[in-house]
Amino acid sequence: MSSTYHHGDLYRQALEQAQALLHEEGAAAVTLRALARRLRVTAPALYRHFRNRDSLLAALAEHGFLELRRQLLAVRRDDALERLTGIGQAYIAFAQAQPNLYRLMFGGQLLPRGAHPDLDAAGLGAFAVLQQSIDDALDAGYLNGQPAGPLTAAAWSLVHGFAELTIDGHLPDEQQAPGLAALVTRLLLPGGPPSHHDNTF
Amino acid sequence: MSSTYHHGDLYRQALEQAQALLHEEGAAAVTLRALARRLRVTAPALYRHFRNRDSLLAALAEHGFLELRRQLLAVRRDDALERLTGIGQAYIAFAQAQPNLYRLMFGGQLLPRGAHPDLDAAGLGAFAVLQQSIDDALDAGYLNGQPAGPLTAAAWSLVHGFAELTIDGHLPDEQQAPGLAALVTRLLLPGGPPSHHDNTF
DNA sequence: TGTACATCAGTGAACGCGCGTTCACTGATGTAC
DNA sequence: TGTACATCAGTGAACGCGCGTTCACTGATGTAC
Repeated sequence: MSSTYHHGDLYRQALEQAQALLHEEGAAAVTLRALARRLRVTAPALYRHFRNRDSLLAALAEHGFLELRRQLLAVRRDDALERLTGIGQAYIAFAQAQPNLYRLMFGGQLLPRGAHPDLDAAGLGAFAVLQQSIDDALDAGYLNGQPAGPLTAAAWSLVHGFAELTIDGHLPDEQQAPGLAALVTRLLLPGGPPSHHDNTF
Repeated sequence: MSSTYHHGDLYRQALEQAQALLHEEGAAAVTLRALARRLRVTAPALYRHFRNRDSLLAALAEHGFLELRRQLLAVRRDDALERLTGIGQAYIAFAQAQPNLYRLMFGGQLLPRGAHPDLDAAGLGAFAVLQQSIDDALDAGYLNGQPAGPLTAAAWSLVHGFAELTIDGHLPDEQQAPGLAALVTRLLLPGGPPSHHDNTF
Protein backbone atom coordinates (compact mmCIF):
# COMPACT_ATOMS: atom_id res chain seq x y z
CA MET A 1 0.00 0.00 0.00
CA SER A 2 3.00 2.28 0.38
CA SER A 3 2.56 3.67 -3.11
CA THR A 4 -1.02 4.68 -2.48
CA TYR A 5 -0.93 5.98 1.06
CA HIS A 6 -0.73 9.38 -0.47
CA HIS A 7 -3.27 9.20 -3.15
CA GLY A 8 -1.93 12.17 -5.03
CA ASP A 9 -5.02 12.70 -7.12
CA LEU A 10 -7.82 12.41 -4.63
CA TYR A 11 -9.50 15.73 -5.23
CA ARG A 12 -9.96 15.18 -8.94
CA GLN A 13 -11.02 11.57 -8.54
CA ALA A 14 -13.40 12.48 -5.73
CA LEU A 15 -15.15 14.97 -7.98
CA GLU A 16 -15.32 12.43 -10.78
CA GLN A 17 -16.74 9.67 -8.64
CA ALA A 18 -19.15 12.05 -6.95
CA GLN A 19 -20.42 13.04 -10.37
CA ALA A 20 -20.87 9.38 -11.26
CA LEU A 21 -22.69 8.73 -7.98
CA LEU A 22 -24.94 11.71 -8.57
CA HIS A 23 -25.68 10.66 -12.13
CA GLU A 24 -26.48 7.09 -11.19
CA GLU A 25 -28.35 7.45 -7.93
CA GLY A 26 -29.22 11.08 -7.30
CA ALA A 27 -28.08 13.70 -4.84
CA ALA A 28 -29.36 11.84 -1.78
CA ALA A 29 -26.90 9.05 -2.54
CA VAL A 30 -23.94 11.41 -2.63
CA THR A 31 -22.74 10.95 0.93
CA LEU A 32 -19.17 11.32 2.03
CA ARG A 33 -19.10 7.74 3.23
CA ALA A 34 -20.46 6.33 -0.01
CA LEU A 35 -17.99 8.40 -1.96
CA ALA A 36 -15.11 7.25 0.25
CA ARG A 37 -16.15 3.62 -0.25
CA ARG A 38 -16.12 4.12 -4.00
CA LEU A 39 -12.65 5.64 -3.85
CA ARG A 40 -11.32 2.94 -1.48
CA VAL A 41 -10.37 5.58 0.99
CA THR A 42 -11.56 6.36 4.50
CA ALA A 43 -14.22 9.02 4.85
CA PRO A 44 -12.16 11.50 6.88
CA ALA A 45 -9.65 11.66 4.02
CA LEU A 46 -12.23 13.62 2.05
CA TYR A 47 -12.12 16.40 4.62
CA ARG A 48 -8.67 17.32 3.28
CA HIS A 49 -10.44 18.42 0.10
CA PHE A 50 -13.98 19.42 1.02
CA ARG A 51 -15.09 21.41 3.99
CA ASN A 52 -18.16 19.27 4.45
CA ARG A 53 -20.83 17.42 2.52
CA ASP A 54 -22.69 20.55 1.56
CA SER A 55 -19.69 22.11 -0.13
CA LEU A 56 -19.11 18.89 -2.06
CA LEU A 57 -22.64 19.14 -3.44
CA ALA A 58 -22.09 22.81 -4.19
CA ALA A 59 -18.93 21.93 -6.09
CA LEU A 60 -20.87 19.41 -8.17
CA ALA A 61 -23.57 21.95 -8.98
CA GLU A 62 -20.97 24.57 -9.81
CA HIS A 63 -19.26 22.24 -12.27
CA GLY A 64 -22.67 21.58 -13.75
CA PHE A 65 -23.25 25.26 -14.43
CA LEU A 66 -19.77 25.64 -15.92
CA GLU A 67 -20.39 22.69 -18.21
CA LEU A 68 -23.83 23.99 -19.17
CA ARG A 69 -22.33 27.35 -20.07
CA ARG A 70 -19.70 25.60 -22.17
CA GLN A 71 -22.34 23.64 -24.07
CA LEU A 72 -24.46 26.72 -24.69
CA LEU A 73 -21.45 28.67 -25.94
CA ALA A 74 -20.67 25.85 -28.34
CA VAL A 75 -23.86 26.53 -30.28
CA ARG A 76 -22.83 28.49 -33.33
CA ARG A 77 -25.23 29.70 -35.98
CA ASP A 78 -24.97 32.61 -38.35
CA ASP A 79 -28.52 33.76 -37.82
CA ALA A 80 -29.25 35.26 -34.39
CA LEU A 81 -32.71 33.72 -34.15
CA GLU A 82 -31.50 30.29 -35.14
CA ARG A 83 -28.78 30.55 -32.55
CA LEU A 84 -31.35 31.41 -29.90
CA THR A 85 -33.47 28.37 -30.65
CA GLY A 86 -30.35 26.25 -30.90
CA ILE A 87 -29.31 27.38 -27.44
CA GLY A 88 -32.73 26.52 -26.09
CA GLN A 89 -32.48 23.03 -27.47
CA ALA A 90 -28.94 22.58 -26.19
CA TYR A 91 -30.17 23.63 -22.76
CA ILE A 92 -32.93 21.03 -22.84
CA ALA A 93 -30.55 18.37 -24.10
CA PHE A 94 -28.17 19.06 -21.21
CA ALA A 95 -30.92 18.59 -18.64
CA GLN A 96 -32.22 15.43 -20.26
CA ALA A 97 -28.75 13.90 -20.48
CA GLN A 98 -28.04 14.43 -16.79
CA PRO A 99 -31.33 14.69 -14.92
CA ASN A 100 -29.92 14.18 -11.44
CA LEU A 101 -27.25 16.82 -11.96
CA TYR A 102 -29.86 19.19 -13.31
CA ARG A 103 -32.12 18.58 -10.31
CA LEU A 104 -29.23 19.34 -7.99
CA MET A 105 -28.51 22.56 -9.83
CA PHE A 106 -32.11 23.76 -9.73
CA GLY A 107 -33.84 21.71 -7.07
CA GLY A 108 -33.55 24.32 -4.35
CA GLN A 109 -31.43 22.05 -2.22
CA LEU A 110 -28.43 24.34 -2.11
CA LEU A 111 -30.27 27.41 -0.96
CA PRO A 112 -30.05 30.01 0.28
CA ARG A 113 -28.26 31.82 -2.46
CA GLY A 114 -25.15 33.46 -1.14
CA ALA A 115 -24.13 30.37 0.82
CA HIS A 116 -21.90 29.29 -2.06
CA PRO A 117 -20.68 32.35 -3.95
CA ASP A 118 -18.77 30.39 -6.60
CA LEU A 119 -21.93 28.44 -7.31
CA ASP A 120 -23.98 31.60 -7.70
CA ALA A 121 -21.39 33.04 -10.06
CA ALA A 122 -21.38 29.89 -12.20
CA GLY A 123 -25.17 30.02 -12.39
CA LEU A 124 -25.10 33.61 -13.56
CA GLY A 125 -22.47 32.65 -16.13
CA ALA A 126 -24.78 30.12 -17.74
CA PHE A 127 -27.70 32.52 -17.61
CA ALA A 128 -25.62 35.21 -19.30
CA VAL A 129 -25.24 33.14 -22.48
CA LEU A 130 -28.98 32.93 -22.91
CA GLN A 131 -29.40 36.58 -22.12
CA GLN A 132 -26.75 37.60 -24.64
CA SER A 133 -28.31 35.53 -27.40
CA ILE A 134 -31.63 37.26 -26.82
CA ASP A 135 -29.99 40.67 -26.94
CA ASP A 136 -28.34 39.65 -30.20
CA ALA A 137 -31.66 38.53 -31.66
CA LEU A 138 -33.22 41.84 -30.67
CA ASP A 139 -30.32 43.76 -32.22
CA ALA A 140 -30.83 41.81 -35.43
CA GLY A 141 -34.41 43.03 -35.51
CA TYR A 142 -36.10 39.87 -34.33
CA LEU A 143 -38.67 39.34 -31.56
CA ASN A 144 -40.61 42.47 -32.46
CA GLY A 145 -38.41 44.57 -30.23
CA GLN A 146 -40.11 43.36 -27.09
CA PRO A 147 -38.53 44.33 -23.77
CA ALA A 148 -35.46 42.20 -23.14
CA GLY A 149 -36.13 41.56 -19.44
CA PRO A 150 -39.43 39.73 -19.64
CA LEU A 151 -38.34 38.10 -22.87
CA THR A 152 -35.31 36.58 -21.18
CA ALA A 153 -37.33 35.50 -18.18
CA ALA A 154 -39.88 33.88 -20.46
CA ALA A 155 -37.29 32.12 -22.60
CA TRP A 156 -35.49 30.71 -19.61
CA SER A 157 -38.76 29.72 -17.98
CA LEU A 158 -39.80 27.91 -21.12
CA VAL A 159 -36.68 25.80 -21.54
CA HIS A 160 -36.27 25.20 -17.82
CA GLY A 161 -39.89 24.18 -17.42
CA PHE A 162 -39.84 21.91 -20.43
CA ALA A 163 -36.62 20.30 -19.26
CA GLU A 164 -38.00 19.58 -15.81
CA LEU A 165 -41.36 18.34 -16.94
CA THR A 166 -39.86 15.88 -19.40
CA ILE A 167 -37.22 14.73 -16.93
CA ASP A 168 -39.92 13.83 -14.43
CA GLY A 169 -42.26 12.30 -16.98
CA HIS A 170 -45.03 14.84 -16.49
CA LEU A 171 -45.58 15.47 -20.18
CA PRO A 172 -47.48 12.89 -22.20
CA ASP A 173 -46.15 11.53 -25.49
CA GLU A 174 -42.65 11.58 -24.30
CA GLN A 175 -41.36 9.75 -27.34
CA GLN A 176 -41.91 12.89 -29.35
CA ALA A 177 -39.79 14.88 -26.94
CA PRO A 178 -37.04 15.81 -29.43
CA GLY A 179 -39.49 17.20 -31.91
CA LEU A 180 -41.50 18.78 -29.17
CA ALA A 181 -38.45 20.56 -27.86
CA ALA A 182 -37.93 22.15 -31.25
CA LEU A 183 -41.55 23.22 -31.50
CA VAL A 184 -41.64 24.54 -27.99
CA THR A 185 -38.53 26.63 -28.35
CA ARG A 186 -39.99 28.21 -31.49
CA LEU A 187 -43.36 28.97 -29.93
CA LEU A 188 -41.99 31.96 -28.17
CA LEU A 189 -40.96 33.68 -31.33
CA PRO A 190 -43.59 35.98 -32.78
CA GLY A 191 -41.81 36.22 -36.08
CA GLY A 192 -39.53 38.88 -37.46
CA PRO A 193 -38.02 40.22 -40.65
CA PRO A 194 -37.06 37.00 -42.44
CA SER A 195 -40.31 35.30 -43.40
CA HIS A 196 -38.85 31.80 -43.32
CA HIS A 197 -38.73 32.04 -39.53
CA ASP A 198 -42.38 32.67 -38.96
CA ASN A 199 -44.56 30.95 -36.47
CA THR A 200 -46.69 28.67 -38.55
CA PHE A 201 -44.69 25.43 -38.38
CA MET B 1 -54.75 10.60 29.52
CA SER B 2 -57.77 8.33 29.28
CA SER B 3 -59.65 10.74 27.07
CA THR B 4 -56.85 10.91 24.52
CA TYR B 5 -55.57 7.36 24.37
CA HIS B 6 -57.69 6.99 21.32
CA HIS B 7 -56.99 10.13 19.47
CA GLY B 8 -60.01 9.88 17.25
CA ASP B 9 -58.81 12.31 14.67
CA LEU B 10 -55.24 11.35 14.11
CA TYR B 11 -55.34 10.86 10.36
CA ARG B 12 -56.68 14.31 9.63
CA GLN B 13 -54.42 16.01 12.13
CA ALA B 14 -51.42 14.06 10.88
CA LEU B 15 -52.03 15.33 7.38
CA GLU B 16 -52.47 18.87 8.63
CA GLN B 17 -49.32 18.87 10.71
CA ALA B 18 -47.36 17.17 7.95
CA GLN B 19 -48.43 19.94 5.62
CA ALA B 20 -47.30 22.52 8.15
CA LEU B 21 -43.97 20.74 8.59
CA LEU B 22 -43.49 20.61 4.84
CA HIS B 23 -44.37 24.24 4.42
CA GLU B 24 -42.07 25.40 7.18
CA GLU B 25 -39.04 23.19 6.76
CA GLY B 26 -39.26 21.28 3.50
CA ALA B 27 -39.77 17.65 2.54
CA ALA B 28 -36.58 16.44 4.20
CA ALA B 29 -37.97 17.53 7.55
CA VAL B 30 -41.15 15.53 7.11
CA THR B 31 -40.13 12.42 9.01
CA LEU B 32 -42.50 10.15 10.83
CA ARG B 33 -40.74 10.82 14.10
CA ALA B 34 -40.85 14.58 13.73
CA LEU B 35 -44.49 14.39 12.80
CA ALA B 36 -45.26 12.16 15.79
CA ARG B 37 -43.46 14.61 18.10
CA ARG B 38 -45.57 17.42 16.76
CA LEU B 39 -48.75 15.46 17.32
CA ARG B 40 -47.67 14.35 20.82
CA VAL B 41 -48.06 10.75 19.80
CA THR B 42 -45.59 7.91 19.43
CA ALA B 43 -44.20 7.26 15.98
CA PRO B 44 -45.63 3.75 15.52
CA ALA B 45 -49.12 5.19 15.97
CA LEU B 46 -48.75 6.75 12.53
CA TYR B 47 -48.47 3.32 10.97
CA ARG B 48 -52.16 2.86 11.65
CA HIS B 49 -52.79 5.52 9.04
CA PHE B 50 -49.88 5.48 6.62
CA ARG B 51 -48.14 2.49 5.14
CA ASN B 52 -44.76 4.15 5.46
CA ARG B 53 -43.01 7.48 5.11
CA ASP B 54 -43.08 7.42 1.33
CA SER B 55 -46.83 7.10 1.16
CA LEU B 56 -47.19 9.99 3.60
CA LEU B 57 -45.18 12.16 1.23
CA ALA B 58 -47.24 10.90 -1.69
CA ALA B 59 -50.42 11.83 0.17
CA LEU B 60 -49.09 15.35 0.71
CA ALA B 61 -48.23 15.74 -2.96
CA GLU B 62 -51.59 14.33 -3.99
CA HIS B 63 -53.41 16.87 -1.83
CA GLY B 64 -51.24 19.52 -3.42
CA PHE B 65 -52.39 18.56 -6.90
CA LEU B 66 -56.01 18.46 -5.82
CA GLU B 67 -55.71 21.91 -4.29
CA LEU B 68 -53.91 23.24 -7.37
CA ARG B 69 -56.70 21.93 -9.58
CA ARG B 70 -59.25 23.59 -7.33
CA GLN B 71 -57.49 26.93 -7.55
CA LEU B 72 -57.17 26.72 -11.32
CA LEU B 73 -60.83 25.83 -11.70
CA ALA B 74 -61.72 28.84 -9.58
CA VAL B 75 -60.42 31.19 -12.26
CA ARG B 76 -63.47 32.49 -14.09
CA ARG B 77 -63.33 34.90 -17.00
CA ASP B 78 -65.71 35.38 -19.86
CA ASP B 79 -63.03 35.61 -22.49
CA ALA B 80 -61.20 32.34 -23.22
CA LEU B 81 -57.83 34.00 -23.69
CA GLU B 82 -58.13 36.00 -20.50
CA ARG B 83 -59.06 32.86 -18.66
CA LEU B 84 -55.96 31.13 -20.02
CA THR B 85 -53.64 33.87 -18.80
CA GLY B 86 -55.53 34.00 -15.51
CA ILE B 87 -54.95 30.30 -15.03
CA GLY B 88 -51.28 30.74 -15.76
CA GLN B 89 -51.02 33.41 -13.10
CA ALA B 90 -52.99 31.36 -10.59
CA TYR B 91 -50.62 28.48 -11.22
CA ILE B 92 -47.60 30.66 -10.52
CA ALA B 93 -49.24 32.13 -7.43
CA PHE B 94 -49.87 28.64 -6.05
CA ALA B 95 -46.23 27.68 -6.43
CA GLN B 96 -44.97 30.90 -4.91
CA ALA B 97 -47.30 30.63 -1.94
CA GLN B 98 -46.16 27.11 -1.06
CA PRO B 99 -42.70 26.58 -2.49
CA ASN B 100 -41.86 23.48 -0.47
CA LEU B 101 -45.10 21.79 -1.40
CA TYR B 102 -44.53 22.68 -5.03
CA ARG B 103 -41.02 21.25 -4.91
CA LEU B 104 -42.36 18.03 -3.47
CA MET B 105 -44.96 17.80 -6.23
CA PHE B 106 -42.47 18.36 -9.02
CA GLY B 107 -39.06 17.72 -7.54
CA GLY B 108 -38.75 14.18 -8.84
CA GLN B 109 -38.59 12.78 -5.35
CA LEU B 110 -41.67 10.63 -5.67
CA LEU B 111 -40.69 8.87 -8.84
CA PRO B 112 -41.08 6.59 -10.55
CA ARG B 113 -44.52 7.40 -11.82
CA GLY B 114 -46.83 4.51 -11.21
CA ALA B 115 -45.62 3.99 -7.68
CA HIS B 116 -48.50 6.10 -6.36
CA PRO B 117 -51.47 5.80 -8.74
CA ASP B 118 -53.65 8.27 -6.81
CA LEU B 119 -50.86 10.80 -7.02
CA ASP B 120 -50.50 10.33 -10.77
CA ALA B 121 -54.23 10.76 -11.22
CA ALA B 122 -54.28 13.96 -9.18
CA GLY B 123 -51.41 15.31 -11.28
CA LEU B 124 -53.29 14.61 -14.48
CA GLY B 125 -56.36 16.28 -13.01
CA ALA B 126 -54.49 19.54 -12.52
CA PHE B 127 -52.92 19.30 -15.95
CA ALA B 128 -56.34 18.76 -17.52
CA VAL B 129 -57.57 22.19 -16.43
CA LEU B 130 -54.75 23.90 -18.27
CA GLN B 131 -55.26 21.70 -21.30
CA GLN B 132 -58.97 22.41 -21.40
CA SER B 133 -58.48 26.15 -21.20
CA ILE B 134 -56.12 25.99 -24.17
CA ASP B 135 -58.64 23.97 -26.16
CA ASP B 136 -61.27 26.58 -25.30
CA ALA B 137 -59.01 29.39 -26.45
CA LEU B 138 -58.37 27.56 -29.72
CA ASP B 139 -62.11 26.98 -30.19
CA ALA B 140 -62.67 30.69 -29.67
CA GLY B 141 -60.32 31.40 -32.54
CA TYR B 142 -57.29 32.46 -30.52
CA LEU B 143 -53.69 31.30 -30.71
CA ASN B 144 -53.66 31.22 -34.50
CA GLY B 145 -54.95 27.68 -34.50
CA GLN B 146 -51.61 26.24 -33.62
CA PRO B 147 -51.47 22.53 -32.75
CA ALA B 148 -52.87 21.95 -29.27
CA GLY B 149 -50.23 19.45 -28.14
CA PRO B 150 -47.10 21.56 -28.39
CA LEU B 151 -49.07 24.60 -27.32
CA THR B 152 -50.10 22.91 -24.09
CA ALA B 153 -46.60 21.63 -23.47
CA ALA B 154 -45.21 25.10 -24.03
CA ALA B 155 -47.76 26.79 -21.80
CA TRP B 156 -47.18 24.40 -18.96
CA SER B 157 -43.42 24.61 -19.41
CA LEU B 158 -43.61 28.37 -19.25
CA VAL B 159 -45.58 28.64 -16.04
CA HIS B 160 -43.79 25.73 -14.38
CA GLY B 161 -40.40 27.09 -15.31
CA PHE B 162 -41.21 30.59 -14.18
CA ALA B 163 -42.61 29.30 -10.91
CA GLU B 164 -39.52 27.26 -10.15
CA LEU B 165 -37.02 29.89 -11.15
CA THR B 166 -38.63 32.54 -8.98
CA ILE B 167 -39.05 30.16 -6.06
CA ASP B 168 -35.36 29.42 -6.06
CA GLY B 169 -34.30 33.00 -6.66
CA HIS B 170 -32.70 32.36 -10.03
CA LEU B 171 -34.37 35.27 -11.76
CA PRO B 172 -33.04 38.75 -11.11
CA ASP B 173 -35.32 41.63 -10.11
CA GLU B 174 -37.49 39.44 -8.05
CA GLN B 175 -39.43 42.35 -6.64
CA GLN B 176 -41.06 42.74 -9.99
CA ALA B 177 -42.21 39.13 -9.94
CA PRO B 178 -45.96 39.87 -9.93
CA GLY B 179 -45.77 42.09 -12.98
CA LEU B 180 -43.29 39.79 -14.61
CA ALA B 181 -45.64 36.86 -14.19
CA ALA B 182 -48.32 38.74 -16.08
CA LEU B 183 -45.96 39.65 -18.89
CA VAL B 184 -44.53 36.18 -19.13
CA THR B 185 -47.88 34.48 -19.36
CA ARG B 186 -48.84 36.81 -22.19
CA LEU B 187 -45.66 36.32 -24.15
CA LEU B 188 -46.83 33.01 -25.46
CA LEU B 189 -49.82 34.47 -27.16
CA PRO B 190 -49.25 35.39 -30.79
CA GLY B 191 -52.38 37.47 -30.88
CA GLY B 192 -55.82 36.63 -32.21
CA PRO B 193 -59.12 38.12 -33.28
CA PRO B 194 -59.67 40.80 -30.62
CA SER B 195 -56.97 43.43 -31.15
CA HIS B 196 -56.91 44.50 -27.51
CA HIS B 197 -55.17 41.24 -26.69
CA ASP B 198 -52.19 41.68 -28.89
CA ASN B 199 -48.62 41.16 -28.00
CA THR B 200 -47.19 44.62 -27.77
CA PHE B 201 -47.59 45.37 -24.05
C1' DT C 1 24.32 13.53 -2.52
C1' DG C 2 22.76 13.01 2.21
C1' DT C 3 20.30 14.16 6.19
C1' DA C 4 17.08 16.60 9.56
C1' DC C 5 12.85 18.16 9.77
C1' DA C 6 8.41 20.43 8.65
C1' DT C 7 4.41 19.63 6.22
C1' DC C 8 1.02 17.16 4.09
C1' DA C 9 -2.52 13.52 3.21
C1' DG C 10 -3.89 9.70 4.62
C1' DT C 11 -5.75 5.94 8.65
C1' DG C 12 -8.59 3.84 12.35
C1' DA C 13 -11.46 4.27 16.08
C1' DA C 14 -15.02 6.49 17.97
C1' DC C 15 -18.81 10.01 19.09
C1' DG C 16 -23.65 11.05 18.94
C1' DC C 17 -27.54 11.42 16.17
C1' DG C 18 -32.03 10.64 14.16
C1' DC C 19 -34.14 7.77 11.39
C1' DG C 20 -37.71 3.85 9.67
C1' DT C 21 -39.65 0.11 11.27
C1' DT C 22 -40.99 -4.18 14.25
C1' DC C 23 -42.93 -6.21 18.13
C1' DA C 24 -45.66 -7.51 21.98
C1' DC C 25 -48.51 -5.05 24.71
C1' DT C 26 -52.65 -2.39 26.71
C1' DG C 27 -56.30 0.54 27.21
C1' DA C 28 -60.56 2.34 24.95
C1' DT C 29 -64.40 1.62 21.99
C1' DG C 30 -68.27 -0.52 19.87
C1' DT C 31 -71.45 -4.35 19.30
C1' DA C 32 -74.34 -8.66 20.03
C1' DC C 33 -77.35 -10.51 23.01
C1' DT D 1 -79.80 -1.43 30.77
C1' DG D 2 -75.82 -4.65 31.50
C1' DT D 3 -72.40 -7.58 30.29
C1' DA D 4 -68.98 -10.45 27.41
C1' DC D 5 -66.12 -9.97 23.97
C1' DA D 6 -64.04 -8.64 19.52
C1' DT D 7 -61.85 -4.94 17.42
C1' DC D 8 -59.40 -0.92 17.10
C1' DA D 9 -55.81 2.66 17.98
C1' DG D 10 -52.70 3.71 20.73
C1' DT D 11 -47.89 2.77 23.86
C1' DG D 12 -43.05 1.68 25.06
C1' DA D 13 -39.02 -0.64 24.18
C1' DA D 14 -35.98 -2.04 21.00
C1' DC D 15 -33.62 -3.32 16.43
C1' DG D 16 -30.22 -2.06 13.03
C1' DC D 17 -28.68 1.36 10.04
C1' DG D 18 -25.89 4.88 7.88
C1' DC D 19 -24.70 9.16 8.44
C1' DG D 20 -21.48 13.60 9.39
C1' DT D 21 -17.84 14.68 11.83
C1' DT D 22 -13.79 14.80 15.35
C1' DC D 23 -9.63 13.15 17.07
C1' DA D 24 -5.05 11.54 17.73
C1' DC D 25 -2.22 9.14 14.95
C1' DT D 26 1.19 7.70 11.16
C1' DG D 27 3.35 7.19 7.02
C1' DA D 28 4.93 9.68 2.78
C1' DT D 29 6.64 13.75 0.64
C1' DG D 30 9.26 17.83 -0.12
C1' DT D 31 12.72 21.21 1.28
C1' DA D 32 16.74 23.65 3.50
C1' DC D 33 21.27 23.18 4.27
